[in-house]
Amino acid sequence: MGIAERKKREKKMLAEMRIKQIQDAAEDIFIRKGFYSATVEDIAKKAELSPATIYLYFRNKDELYGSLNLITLQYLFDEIKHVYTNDSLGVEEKICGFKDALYKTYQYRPLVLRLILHVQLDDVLAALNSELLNKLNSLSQKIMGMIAAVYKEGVQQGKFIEGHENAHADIIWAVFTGLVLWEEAKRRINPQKKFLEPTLNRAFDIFCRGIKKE
Amino acid sequence: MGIAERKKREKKMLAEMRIKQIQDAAEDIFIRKGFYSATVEDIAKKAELSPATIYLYFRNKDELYGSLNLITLQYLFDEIKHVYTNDSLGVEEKICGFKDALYKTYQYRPLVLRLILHVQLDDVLAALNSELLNKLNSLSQKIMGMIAAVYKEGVQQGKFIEGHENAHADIIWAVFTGLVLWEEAKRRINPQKKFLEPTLNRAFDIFCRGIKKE
Amino acid sequence: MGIAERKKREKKMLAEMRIKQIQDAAEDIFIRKGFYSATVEDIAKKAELSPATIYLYFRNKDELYGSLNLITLQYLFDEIKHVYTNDSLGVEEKICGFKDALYKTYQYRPLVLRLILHVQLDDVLAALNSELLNKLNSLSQKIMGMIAAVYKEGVQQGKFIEGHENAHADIIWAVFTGLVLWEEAKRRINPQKKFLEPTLNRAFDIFCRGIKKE
Amino acid sequence: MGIAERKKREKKMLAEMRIKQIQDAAEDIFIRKGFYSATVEDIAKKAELSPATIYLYFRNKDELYGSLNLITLQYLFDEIKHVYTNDSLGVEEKICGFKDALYKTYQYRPLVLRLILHVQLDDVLAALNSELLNKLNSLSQKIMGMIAAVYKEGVQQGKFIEGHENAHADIIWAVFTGLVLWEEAKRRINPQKKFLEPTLNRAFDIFCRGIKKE
DNA sequence: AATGAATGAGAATTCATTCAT
DNA sequence: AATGAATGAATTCTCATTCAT
Repeated sequence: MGIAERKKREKKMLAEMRIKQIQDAAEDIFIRKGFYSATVEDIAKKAELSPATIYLYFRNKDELYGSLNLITLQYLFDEIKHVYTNDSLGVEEKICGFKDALYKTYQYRPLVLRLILHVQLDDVLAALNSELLNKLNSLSQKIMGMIAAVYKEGVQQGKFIEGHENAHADIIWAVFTGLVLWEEAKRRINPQKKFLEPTLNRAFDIFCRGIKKE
Repeated sequence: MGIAERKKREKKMLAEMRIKQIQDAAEDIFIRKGFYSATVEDIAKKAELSPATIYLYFRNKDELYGSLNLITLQYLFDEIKHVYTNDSLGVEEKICGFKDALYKTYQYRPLVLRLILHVQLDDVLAALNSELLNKLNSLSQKIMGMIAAVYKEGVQQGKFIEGHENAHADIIWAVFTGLVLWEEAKRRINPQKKFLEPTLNRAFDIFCRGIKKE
Repeated sequence: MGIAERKKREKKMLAEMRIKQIQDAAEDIFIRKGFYSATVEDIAKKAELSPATIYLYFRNKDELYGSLNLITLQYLFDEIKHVYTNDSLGVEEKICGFKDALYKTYQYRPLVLRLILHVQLDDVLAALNSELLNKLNSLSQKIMGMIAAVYKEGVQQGKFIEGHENAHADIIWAVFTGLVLWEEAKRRINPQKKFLEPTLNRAFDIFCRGIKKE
Repeated sequence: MGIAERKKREKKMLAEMRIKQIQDAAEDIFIRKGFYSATVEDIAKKAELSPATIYLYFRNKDELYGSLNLITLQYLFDEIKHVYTNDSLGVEEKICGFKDALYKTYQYRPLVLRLILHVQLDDVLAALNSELLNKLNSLSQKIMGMIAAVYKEGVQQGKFIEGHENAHADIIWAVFTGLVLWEEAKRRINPQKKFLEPTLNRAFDIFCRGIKKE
């Protein structure tokens, strides 16, 4: 409870704020321009800092980019886990809950979710700090694992049609990312329309109907 | 049918060959390296030409990239249309046929289909020659239109559950692209496994079950 | 003797000229500013080219720098060898001839010789293309080997005092480089005076007197 | 002898300690990395201070570098003077003593002696605080002056061969620096071998034989 | 006195694109 | 038609240096 300690805490918070400030700017720029077209200077300008300052907080552009993915994946992980561990939900409700978790994540950081898709497309993160890369992979696997586990449970309860649980986790993930991608692409052409939510609900309705046994 | 005419025809054919030669090289390089990391020199080397030559046939890098998408979309359009106009198929079979058309396109140019996804993600093509852009958009809309039309027909026949036909066309497209994307991403980490086809079939099975009325 | 062949030869010569043009500029700039302070832009400006052009002929700054050393060492090697293989010279005359070879090299590329000293001081070349590095080391060893061989011969003929021949080669090299270094340093302060030649002659006189047996 | 005065004295001592602390760190870093590759942050880290602190004691990086040379030159000056003023030594013994003084300096600050050579090669110190530069030049001249004076004395005593005394001082200096340079360079390639001392002794033996009259 | 944080000023390098031949 | 050569315009990243606290 000393003054020094308080000051130390304040300083730490300040640094965290700066990191967040940079990440927020980066998120915006990366999404609007894509990884390669976004320049560090763009990001710096948006963050109202000098480019050099960014390098105080992130080793390089790749790592800044990677850190954004981590944030979102972590958020998604938390949401998915929240559904997964809720014992009051049946398997069907959990599938539905996963959809909501995905959508909520998308709403919370609508732009960043696309980053994950970017990662899937590009080799951007190949050169990443391996610690960060490991975290990303590990989170990703855990998320898919939870989805798969619920599907398996549904099969065991005789509620879902048989089939390899991992494949179904893949399908859930694919439906979601595919739709986000597609709706965003359409929105770029016709910005007014926002059909993601109803279409997503419809897609999961169909999916749930489709996997129901009998 | 004069000599001049023959020469003209020959010249045209030669030019077309050269264009194809460049596009083939570009396809390979773009896919392996991504749009930004691929250099015109890379492509030229692969095509066994000089970079300058590429500029004789394509206004710039963007346009070369755009032209590749056109090829694939055109191929897909033809395949989809073939299913669409086959009067011997029922609506369910047509949905299934669309899936096959998508998959066939993907197999024919496995790499290039990803380009379409790229287009959805990046603003790369914003600066495109608008004629090309129009063609791309037009093809895309026609493809989606045919898929939607079949869904609508299914609803009218009382076979599919009600709902906006466009949304269902979107879902079909999203399921397909989402899975391709995801399976490719997984393959990059674990190259041996190829789960796309069975997972895709499973996904469309579920989709068909899910949209079936009753 | 075809036209194509002639053109090819001419093209090759042109490229060689360009390389020389860049090296000449680089030599001047590197010497005046040192490796780190010299910028590629400086060199380009001096060569009346754009910086990018330099990278057409040299992989990077290090390699350009390394190539300069190679040139000089090669020149020195040729001169030393010329003396070494001249059977009409006695060992004392050869020692004297080595001095002249060193001095001639210094006069031929007065600036570049200092580069060798630079290499001795800095770790600049650590990252060099290993092929180039090997060539540099190999040449250097051959030069020292010839000097040592002559000393050994002198000892065997009973003309020079006993001692390890390599040490004496080192001393010869050290006297020469030490004096070049020192005289150049003095010249920078007092540009008019050029005492290198007489001082060098005196130093080798003393050296020759000093190693003479009896 | 008031309290204020004592405090002032203490403060001064503290500052001197800090300066030494910085110089020690700088010496190590400069030598290991060279002037340009060494960063102020490197030095600060080694000194367990912040970069900003260094600027409290040294105007800039150049000046810190210059101050290191001054230390060594001063040390060398003292050693040389010690030999020079020792009336019990004959001229030959003094020459030998100079060599020892040089070697001792080199051993005392093995790394720093190379700094002097750096100065000779680079224009680094051109921008130096002229007071510091004057001190460096002045010391350097005094050192050379003492060496030259001994040679002159030897000539007057009929012990050394005739010749301009300054040239001989130059030669002595050159032999020494040349050998240090060369042996260090060799050591970088083959770290085990330490041939400096015997080779240096041999070189001065030869030199002394060579200047002996008759 | 000490420093954490910030930055301006470069530096090397890359690459799409042009153009004379 | 084809290209070798050249370059302008970026872009990432570094680092000496400053300054408020």
